[in-house]
Amino acid sequence: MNIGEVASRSGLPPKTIRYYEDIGLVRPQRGSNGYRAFRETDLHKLIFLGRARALGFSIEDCRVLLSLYEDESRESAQVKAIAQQHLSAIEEKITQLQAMHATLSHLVNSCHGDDRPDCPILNDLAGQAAGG
Amino acid sequence: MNIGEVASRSGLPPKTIRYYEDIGLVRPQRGSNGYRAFRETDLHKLIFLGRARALGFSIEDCRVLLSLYEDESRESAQVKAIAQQHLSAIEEKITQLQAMHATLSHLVNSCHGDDRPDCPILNDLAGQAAGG
DNA sequence: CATAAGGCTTCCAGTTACTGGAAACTCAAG
DNA sequence: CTTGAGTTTCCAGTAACTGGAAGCCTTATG
Repeated sequence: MNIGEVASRSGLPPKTIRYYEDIGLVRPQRGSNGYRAFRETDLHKLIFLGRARALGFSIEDCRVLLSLYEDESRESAQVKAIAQQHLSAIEEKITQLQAMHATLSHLVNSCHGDDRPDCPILNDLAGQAAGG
Repeated sequence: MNIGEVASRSGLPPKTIRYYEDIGLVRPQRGSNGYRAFRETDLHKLIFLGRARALGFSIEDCRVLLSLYEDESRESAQVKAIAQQHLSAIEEKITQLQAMHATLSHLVNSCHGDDRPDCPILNDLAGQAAGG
């Protein structure tokens, strides 16, 4: 398979696939013309990577997960530990975003949004915490 | 004020303040020794920036918000529009993260996490969607 | 006055995970 | 043979800093 085909079959852009080769996540062979020659196992890895990335795992997490995926003697506890850590990180981010959302939606609601300069949003950012 | 003082008063690291000067968000004067000389207004701007960044606004948003903050003839509608856009972006991110969380927590719960290689997390990433 | 510690300066590089674009080569179709 | 599409490499840029090095300035101490 050329890169175009693995791209459409994996859903990853060719650029991303080349990048993944650069950083050693996949190692396609090469044809005599210099083109990358992907095998089915390369495609599987790329699909794996696409899914892991879609779940928000970092590239380095993906690297470890991929090595566990290929390691027949892995312990599922290792996989679970990585996933749990990532889950905690997601939870933390959600909490942060919800806090931002709460503050900001409050401010947005308290702003007239008209042609006058008076603005509780700016007041708050300026540190005046215009009580509301 | 030297950079150390504005740093502790604004809560921003000196590195970040220098960076903000680099990209033109603040323009402190200079003393004869070459040190940055911050005025109160510079401090206010930095506090403003710190709060806006804490609410997740991008640097470019901050740049616009800061110019509105300094523009006596602004219309609060402009500020509100930026804030609302950002609020939507936050909501979108939360939704994405919640989707990740749902999928991942399901997978984590279905994984034994013991010394055996069998792992529903890896199965799912590999695209086998081990029904469960 | 010498020195040492700490703060300040600039500049360069690295981070994350790609993405865009240029110049050049290969392949398939007509 | 030409044209267009696909592929190659390489370089640069993105966002928002952060770390570190080399060197100047200031302040405290002996």
